[in-house]
Order: sequence, then C-alpha cells, then structure tokens
Amino acid sequence: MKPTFYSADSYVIGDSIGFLIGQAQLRLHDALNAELAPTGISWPQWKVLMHVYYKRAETAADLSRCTANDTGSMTRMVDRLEEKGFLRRVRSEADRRQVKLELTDAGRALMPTMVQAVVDVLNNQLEGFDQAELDLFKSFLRRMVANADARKAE
Amino acid sequence: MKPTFYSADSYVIGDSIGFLIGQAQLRLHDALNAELAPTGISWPQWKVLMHVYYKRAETAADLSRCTANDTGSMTRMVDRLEEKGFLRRVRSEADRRQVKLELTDAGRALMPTMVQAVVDVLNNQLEGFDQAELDLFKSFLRRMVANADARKAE
DNA sequence: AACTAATTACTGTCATGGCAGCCATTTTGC
DNA sequence: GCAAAATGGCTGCCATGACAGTAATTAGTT
Repeated sequence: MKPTFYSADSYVIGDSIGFLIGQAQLRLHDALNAELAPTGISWPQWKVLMHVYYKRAETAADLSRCTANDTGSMTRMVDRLEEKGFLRRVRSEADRRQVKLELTDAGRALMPTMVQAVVDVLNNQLEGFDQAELDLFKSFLRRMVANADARKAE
Repeated sequence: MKPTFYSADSYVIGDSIGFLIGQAQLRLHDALNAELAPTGISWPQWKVLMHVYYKRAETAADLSRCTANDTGSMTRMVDRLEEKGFLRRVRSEADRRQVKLELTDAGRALMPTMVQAVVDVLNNQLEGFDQAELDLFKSFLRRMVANADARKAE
C-alpha cells in the first residue's frame, strides 16, 4: 500500500520532494565549495580526505564504498590528491592487491579548518530550526533512504 | 543568532544533515535512472525535456536558469538531445541571439511514460509517510534553501 | 548615431562520475 | 591442491557540469 502523493496529471516540479532535495543539496555544495575555495580543495576532494583522516577508509576500495562512487573514479581522485601532495599511496604487503592510503603532513594540516568550514555551513543553513525539528528532518531523510534500500534489496 | 547543531570536535559524518540529504538524493537518482534506462534517456536529459515540454523553458538560456546549470554545459546537453532526435533547434527571428528549442514528435512521445516513472519513484520512496509529514518535510527543505539564498544575497 | 553594457550561444579545458573491461592477487569450493 | 570466483586497482570511453573566454546581437545611454 504505497501512497499517492504525486500523480502524472498533476505533477508540478516545484512541489516535488526530489526537486526540493536537489535544491537543498545544490545550496550546500555551493556554500561548501565557496568556503573551501581558499584551500584549493573541492568538496568531493574534501570528502575523500576526511574519510581517510577519520580512518573510515584505508584503501581506494574502502573509499568507493564510503562515498558510493565507482572504483575507477576513485583511482583518478586519488591520483589528483596525490599529485597535490595531500595523500600518499603505500602498497600493502599483507594483501598485495591493496594500496593503503595515508594523509601527508600537508593533508593532515588541512583538516581542522576544513571541518570547521563544513560545520559553519551546516549551522548557517539550519538557522531558525530547533533541535526537535532537526531530529525530525533527519528522521524523514533516513526513512526515505530506508525505503529505497528496502525496495532495491527485493 | 545562528544555531550550533554541529561543532568541529564532535562532527560525525553519519549525523550530518548534508550527508543525509546526499544519501537521499543518491537513492532518488539511482531509482530514476533505473526506471528511465529502457528509454535510453538519463535523468539529467529527462529534466531538460520536461522543462521544454511544460513550456518552462524556450531557449538554452532558460534551461540553464531552470536547472541551475552552466550555459556551456547546456549547449552540449542540447547537442546530445538533438543528436538523439528528441529536440530541435530553431533560430529565433525576433532575437537573432536566441535559439528556440522544440520537442520533436519522438521527444513528445516519451513524456507521458517518463512522468509516470518519476511519480512512481517519488511515491515509492515516501512509503509510510502521511500528508502532514510530507508537508513538514518539504517545509524543512524550503527553509534550508531560503537560509542559503538569504546568506548569499547579503 | 555612437558607445557601452548586457545577453545568448558557443568553445576549450578541466573535475567528477558511471560503465565495461583488464590484469594481478587472493579466497572459495570441490 | 586446483580451478573458479571474487576482489582491488587500473584504464578507456563517455556523460555531466563548472569556469573562462569569444563572437554576434540587442538594449540602454548619451
């Protein structure tokens, strides 16, 4: 018994939850890129560095899973970050298929100000919310994600 | 007086509203692309066709404004859709800078089933929501967008 | 009319991202 | 043990998208 909030004959893009999510994400990306611009690091690059920094990902394959990106894209993302000197590849001896990733000193030095930038953007765009509203907001998003995952698992 | 829901020392990506919005949008895009795959039209392409179909955009510049994309990207998007035979360029006589866009018969024929596909995906991912929750959800997203736009206008 | 500014479409160049396919290595199933 | 499957990193190719810059055209000003 699925709901029928939207129907083909009355569909208006401005009322679409998909459109609104897209608009919100667009604003977040714009603000984050503007905030990060002085460092020369883009938002996608920052996400990668952060996953390594917080030890959520040790290898390129880990990163692909964390960010839901293709492994081929990730290879080239790591190429760019290595070229910029923020990341280092180290061939694993335990499993010679793997290449471990490490932040360089330069990469580690970036992190504190970058985390602050992201936190500032989020807080700014949540102006006027109270804690209960934010919790509800997050629960709505999690429910949408869970619905999608449940359907895909079928 | 901005809120401090997030702080640099306690930032956890899985709790970030930005991360959750990204996850939700990722699921929408995946589902939409899967739904549209049989037609050979991608989600970005569908958005363009839809804006033309609903007369929200008559020219490439209109489309760029509607979709918040670059005009250079839009030129090439229109190239691809014209090559596929779903869209036609017609030089405007009234303003010779402009190129008016028209759906071909093939393009128009695609629309009804495409609209239905999008509607189905949205309804599926909103399973378990009631109308009041959906309205609240949309208002949260609109408030985030409004905050971002207010800040940018300053 | 002449000059300037704005607009439109376009191009080159780059970053990001998906998909398919490759090879080396490791794990699994028998 | 050994063949088959899975995994990890990589490459080629393409779609999408941003940014900067160009040429043609139109609008606005003087």
